[in-house]
Amino acid sequence: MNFLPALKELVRAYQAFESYSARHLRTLGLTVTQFDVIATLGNQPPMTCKILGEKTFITKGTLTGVLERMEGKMLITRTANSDDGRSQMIALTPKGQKLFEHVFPVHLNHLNQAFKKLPENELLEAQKVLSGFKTIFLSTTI
Amino acid sequence: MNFLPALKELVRAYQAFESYSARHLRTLGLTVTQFDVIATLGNQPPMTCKILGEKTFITKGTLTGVLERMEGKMLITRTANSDDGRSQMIALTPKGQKLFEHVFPVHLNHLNQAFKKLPENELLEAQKVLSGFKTIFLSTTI
DNA sequence: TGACTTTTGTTCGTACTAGTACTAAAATAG
DNA sequence: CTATTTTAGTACTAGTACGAACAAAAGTCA
Repeated sequence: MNFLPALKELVRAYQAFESYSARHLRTLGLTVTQFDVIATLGNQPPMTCKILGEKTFITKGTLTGVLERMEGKMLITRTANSDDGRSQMIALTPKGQKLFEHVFPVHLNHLNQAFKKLPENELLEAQKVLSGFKTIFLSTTI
Repeated sequence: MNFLPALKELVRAYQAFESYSARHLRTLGLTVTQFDVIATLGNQPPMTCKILGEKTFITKGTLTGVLERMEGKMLITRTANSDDGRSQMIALTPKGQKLFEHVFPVHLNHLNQAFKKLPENELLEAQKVLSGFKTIFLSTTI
């Protein structure tokens, strides 16, 4: 069975989403990665880099640089973790929290503009099918 | 209707594919982008950067650097286009062609190892659903 | 306790990515 | 046939992205 057409659609669908989302976030002064971090930290207690990386699927090497730039923009703070000398607790600053409260609903609404065009039953179907895709790649080791 | 779960699955499915594919290509000495270029040029007449970019969905600014590195590896050549002084014709070198002939079937087989686990009817379903996703993002301008 | 292993996060090297500004050539308008 | 506009590709910037090598802290177990 030829899987290439479906695979190409996966890549195109992701690229289309990424582009749509990134274009909007740029007008808000954020990259997609920075938005992911803010959305993950928002309304949550401080967390370590490790947890943040697991939630956002950003690898630790990348995360260091991302957090550095966000610290420079005064959006997050890194404070020593008294429980573990190796790690730090990452948290939103008041400025970061304010940005979260503004940007999160605005961006979700922007995404909803696209999704409201999709028949409702396709959402569940997509979720199922995509979960299947994910699984075959994660479970195939070779 | 809450679209976030489906959206997350799209991102996770793409990331899982990307990681699975990239890991294998790295063992062959290629990045995903370089493989895309080789797969697009293989068994085709030379083409301009513009066409190559359209087929691979790589923007022109990115393509310049990718082709530069591939030229350095002696995988492609860039020759002046006699029909249009602005553009060049990109083609595989014999070394690039040989690499294409080896790598293309090997990598497709690697991908097939994953896809053969997927029920056949899900492939068509996925293609349809993903095409829908792509469309809503491309058609929503705001 | 003290050697060994694992874990957390940083640093570094290479590569990709989009976007903007720029150059030169080509196409088009008047 | 010149003036303007469009197009193809490059230069540059800022920001990912990943893996490997590393240091420091934490955990393990003899």
